[in-house]
Amino acid sequence: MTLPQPRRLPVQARARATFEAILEASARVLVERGYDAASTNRVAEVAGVSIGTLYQYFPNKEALFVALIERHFDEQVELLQRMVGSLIDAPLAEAVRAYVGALFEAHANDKAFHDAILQQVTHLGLPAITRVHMVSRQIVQVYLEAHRERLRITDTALAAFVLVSAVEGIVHTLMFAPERPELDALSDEVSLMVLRYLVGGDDAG
Amino acid sequence: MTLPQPRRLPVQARARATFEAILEASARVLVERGYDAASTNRVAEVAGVSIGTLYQYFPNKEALFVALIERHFDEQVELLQRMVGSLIDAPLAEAVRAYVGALFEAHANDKAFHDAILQQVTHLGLPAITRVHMVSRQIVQVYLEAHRERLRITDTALAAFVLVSAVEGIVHTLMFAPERPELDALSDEVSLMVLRYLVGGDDAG
DNA sequence: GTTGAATCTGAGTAAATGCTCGGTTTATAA
DNA sequence: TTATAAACCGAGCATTTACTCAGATTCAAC
Repeated sequence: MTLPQPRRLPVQARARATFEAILEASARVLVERGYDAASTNRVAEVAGVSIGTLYQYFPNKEALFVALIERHFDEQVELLQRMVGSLIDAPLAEAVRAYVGALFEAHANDKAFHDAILQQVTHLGLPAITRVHMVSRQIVQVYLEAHRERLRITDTALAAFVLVSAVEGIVHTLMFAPERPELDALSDEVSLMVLRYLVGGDDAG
Repeated sequence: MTLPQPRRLPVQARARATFEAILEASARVLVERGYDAASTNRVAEVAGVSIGTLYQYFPNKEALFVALIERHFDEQVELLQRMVGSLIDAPLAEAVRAYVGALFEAHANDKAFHDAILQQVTHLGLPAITRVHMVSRQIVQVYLEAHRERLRITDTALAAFVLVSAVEGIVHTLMFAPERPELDALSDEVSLMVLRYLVGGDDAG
């Protein structure tokens, strides 16, 4: 898949504001309508610009939402990297709790948006989600390698895959579950599972 | 949300075949096109019936796919119940391995279909996925309760939530990951994590 | 102030889609 | 055989949508 490029980049301040307004509006419309029902006319209307203006910056509908999603994931990856950087020397239990807690918070913050995006990533076949996953796995793996002698896992790459996808799966499920457990208790329990998997017994917590 | 009912039920054998053909075609078209691009005209064409015939059995597009998804999840729940029924007295390690293995297989069997459905469930806001999750959690919880004294978890409902969503998350991630670990190794590792969480040390495996 | 580039406008077009409805064909039963 | 119901057909309508383009407006530079 070739990623469609913005048709033209804004140079004046007015144009930059327009560009931002369009991206912001596309996020709002995506959340409230879903991808296919999110018409470009509606996005332009919400952004307060004409449909013609929208098509000056984005060659087609797909390019618009691709730009939105790519940007979102770039931010996510950056966040993750900053967090793990500050945790690399922290005790395992603390690091795990911080990681799990951060993921819970990130998704809770803008549940609808994360939701809508996650849904569309599959649909558009974007490499973005894959990128986030791979980066997450690499970051976690680096951490595991650094603490290897204290852990009872053998394959750090495999463990990283299991951990990242398990925790994200839990967070994801949480979004749709009508009878959700209490958040703090769940966060603790997930941390517990991770710690038991990594180091074992009650010395984990 | 009111679940739209089939407009009319087929009574003759010919009509039953038509009904089935339409549902089958809707699955195929959903997979190849996604929900919004899956036009009813296309479904009718693939099913080899006229568009008018389709609308004799389903009042609208949504009802068609709701019927498809509801049926799929009913089958899934049934499968799960049969499996756990035969595992309730099995040793923990064996039961866990069987459960994890079954989920891996079920999704691997028709990855594209599971995918497409999972995506649409959110979009349509169906109670079906919720039903599957809740039933899964209940089934797992019953199992955990039955083996409670051998486990080191306190809240079986919470543990069931964590386990079900974690394992499903891993399976789900597996679908999109381009660099996927070897399946058997992954399945073993997931089982390992579950066992360590539930019972602890190396006596787990 | 003037000029040319950057930016914005929005009515309109072509195509696609959900769904209807009047009418034909096929099955059942007396 | 014939009458009634069940099942099927598909041209076409109403609506929506992505996207264009010819022209209007705003900015920057001199």
